[in-house]
Amino acid sequence: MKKGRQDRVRPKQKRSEETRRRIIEAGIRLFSEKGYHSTSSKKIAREAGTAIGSFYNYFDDKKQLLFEIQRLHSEKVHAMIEKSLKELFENSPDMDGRTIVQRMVDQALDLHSYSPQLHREITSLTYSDPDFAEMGRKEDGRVIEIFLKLLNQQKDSLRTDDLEAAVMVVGLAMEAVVHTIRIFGSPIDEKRLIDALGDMIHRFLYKSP
Amino acid sequence: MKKGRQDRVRPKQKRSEETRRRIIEAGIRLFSEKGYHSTSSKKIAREAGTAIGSFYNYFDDKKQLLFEIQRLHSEKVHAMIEKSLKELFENSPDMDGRTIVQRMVDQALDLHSYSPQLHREITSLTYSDPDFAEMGRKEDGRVIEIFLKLLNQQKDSLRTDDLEAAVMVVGLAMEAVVHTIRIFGSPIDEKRLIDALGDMIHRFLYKSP
Amino acid sequence: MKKGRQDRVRPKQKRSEETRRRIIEAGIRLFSEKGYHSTSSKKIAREAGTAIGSFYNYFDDKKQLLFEIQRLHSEKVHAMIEKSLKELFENSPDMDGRTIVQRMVDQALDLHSYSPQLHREITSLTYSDPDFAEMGRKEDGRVIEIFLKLLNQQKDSLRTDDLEAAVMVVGLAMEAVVHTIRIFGSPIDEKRLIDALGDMIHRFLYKSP
Amino acid sequence: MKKGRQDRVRPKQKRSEETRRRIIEAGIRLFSEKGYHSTSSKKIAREAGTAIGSFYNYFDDKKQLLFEIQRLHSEKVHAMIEKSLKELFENSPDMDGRTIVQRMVDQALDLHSYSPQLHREITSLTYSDPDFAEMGRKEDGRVIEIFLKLLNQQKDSLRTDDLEAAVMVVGLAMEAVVHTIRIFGSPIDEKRLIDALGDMIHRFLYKSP
DNA sequence: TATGAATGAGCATTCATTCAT
DNA sequence: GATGAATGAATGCTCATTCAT
Repeated sequence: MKKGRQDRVRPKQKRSEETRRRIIEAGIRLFSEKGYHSTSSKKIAREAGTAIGSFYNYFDDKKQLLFEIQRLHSEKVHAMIEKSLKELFENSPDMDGRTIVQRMVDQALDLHSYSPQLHREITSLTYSDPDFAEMGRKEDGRVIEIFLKLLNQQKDSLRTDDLEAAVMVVGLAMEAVVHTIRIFGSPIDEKRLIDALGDMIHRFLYKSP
Repeated sequence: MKKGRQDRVRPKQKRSEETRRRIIEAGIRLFSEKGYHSTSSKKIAREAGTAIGSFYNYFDDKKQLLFEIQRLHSEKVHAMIEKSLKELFENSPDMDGRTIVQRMVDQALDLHSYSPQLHREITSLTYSDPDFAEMGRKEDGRVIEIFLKLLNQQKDSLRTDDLEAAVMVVGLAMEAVVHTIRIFGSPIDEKRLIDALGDMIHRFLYKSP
Repeated sequence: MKKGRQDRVRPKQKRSEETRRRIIEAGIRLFSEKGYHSTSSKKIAREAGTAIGSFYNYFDDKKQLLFEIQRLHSEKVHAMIEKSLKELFENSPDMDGRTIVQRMVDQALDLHSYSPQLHREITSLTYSDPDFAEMGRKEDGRVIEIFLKLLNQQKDSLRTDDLEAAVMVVGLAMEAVVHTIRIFGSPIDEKRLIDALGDMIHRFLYKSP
Repeated sequence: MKKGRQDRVRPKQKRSEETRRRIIEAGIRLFSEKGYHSTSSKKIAREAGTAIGSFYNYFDDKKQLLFEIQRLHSEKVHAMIEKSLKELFENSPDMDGRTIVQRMVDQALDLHSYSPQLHREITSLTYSDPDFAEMGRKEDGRVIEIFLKLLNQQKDSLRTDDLEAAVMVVGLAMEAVVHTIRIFGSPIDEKRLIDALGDMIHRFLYKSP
């Protein structure tokens, strides 16, 4: 990815901020609908109602725009996860493990019901572009950290010794199943997949009663 | 995807078969190294040592070539999986569950050590292109069928009621972890991830002793 | 147009003649349906059920094929015109002028009801390709000659002094109206156009009663 | 024909209008000289002194350019016809029919002396391309309308009952003869053809003295 | 004679990016 | 800051034609 160009506009005027925002929104729309590779910067500018020149005033290129979109999106998601999980663990000291796991799975499904198309596109790039791959790994790392911190509060009811590895594996499994449901469509009834996933995670992490 | 074009050459001469093979091999090389979107049909032809016209004698377009590559690859993989799993289950009636699971995980890792770059690229397209998504789902379906058939022979030692859903979830989990290890690189020691994965699957599927 | 290649096959064997015929028929079909420019020699060969190599065994190129098609077609048409007109003039010494003209117009319409699509395509080339233009002029010349010869037998009832020019103008007018009817489709009832054309020609050529 | 693309530039800057004009002029030159099918968009751009990208900034494709050229041309022609015919009919109440007809024929010949090559090319496309055929029919319809309106003013001296059909037939005849003279070259002295055409039309439309 | 694989120039079109206004 | 015309390398693809088998 291009680096080092620092002369992109950091808007300090209202009109400017507005233009930047419109470009980002246009990008989200088009990347979701048409996909990254089928969307040109010109089309984004037109969809945003600006001149193509303005696009390059604010972003180095198409990729950097998607990076920015992903950054914003990921921050939102991150905040949501943190908040939800905190509530989950704090407010429910007496909740049984299976229910906690179910809540987690439900939350993951919720998160992916917001713009699954964009998520799909970014996931694709995660596989094909090293820059996005790196970003994805960082993102995963942050989420795992949250999980770890929270699960540590429940240490007594968990039976895994290598909690870090366990959390990673659980996270990956959840993501894979959620993708199948939200992006590709499950070939069998969703409910069955969700139950199986919940059971698997629960039996793995929690001591049997 | 374009369909129905019947004017592609089905080789009737020796030289022809050779050219087709060379194009496929060039495709594998370039798709792996540079990625699908950065590889043009012209570059493939050059790498194959043929004229661009020859490329279009054999394939409708770039996409169809990757489809063919994936088909060939997937058939090979499929045969390997079937053979390995059969051996695993048949020859080891007294093997304990944890070991069986470990073998399965090892096999999945083995399968992905062959041209992980190509696999990465195809996975990317699975997320961005409906045609590849469909192909991926079919592929998954076939693998799951094999698993199901074999696991059914061990029904007594398994504790899951909805075996189909269980197998799907386990398959997705395995794929996700293997991708992380083989494609993105695990941020922690691979061994730990592999163990955690094995434990999770084992505890999920098998009755506790 | 390429000239001078004399090594094209002049079939002397049955199989050969058959192949040549099949190519010509395939050419007629495709030129009519898809048009000259959208038809490639490869497609013609395939439609004919032969190898592309055979196409070039019999014809220098696509254009020469259409030339041959046009030559055959034009000979057939020519014979038909000659026969019809002869019958018309010989068998009807007492037929009134208006009726004779009407018969001529009807014949012209008849001739164009056979493969108007091919005729359309060739007319197009007559306008865009000098070789076809020349061919068209020669063709016109031959038809006019026939007309002239026959009309000369009726000299007494005609009032035109410059019969040659008159015949040319009448021929062009007929062709133009017939094209409109057969190729483009008349915007008003055909019958009205046909009547007007007949009236015009009759009043022009024949003495008023 | 492709429709609905709205992303072509509608010039808002001076330089833009100039470029568009240069492309149109280059198109006229090349289509006339080399013909539509032998002219590529690249050659047009080069002839216009612009980059190929600019061609596509202003026109969807080659065809749309020729459409635009034809539109401009046809508008000019149309205005000329209307003006000339009006003058002809208004200023000459006492002019005899044969002279009026002669003037009309002369005007038709005049109109075709401007860029007969381009006219030839467009006529060719009228026969091979449905979009151009439609355009041609519309154009013909407009001209016939003018004729009809004006001839109606002379109704008393005309003897045709179905004036609409008569005008169409006359128009087609004129066009055919003019094409022969201007595009293909008359095999006999032009003067003879012109006289014959004039006579034919006159005798058809006007009452005999 | 028949075959059909190979060829590569050429075409239409797109796109990221620049820069003068 | 905003604009949008200009640029031309690059891409996907076609096609007439050749020639070894």
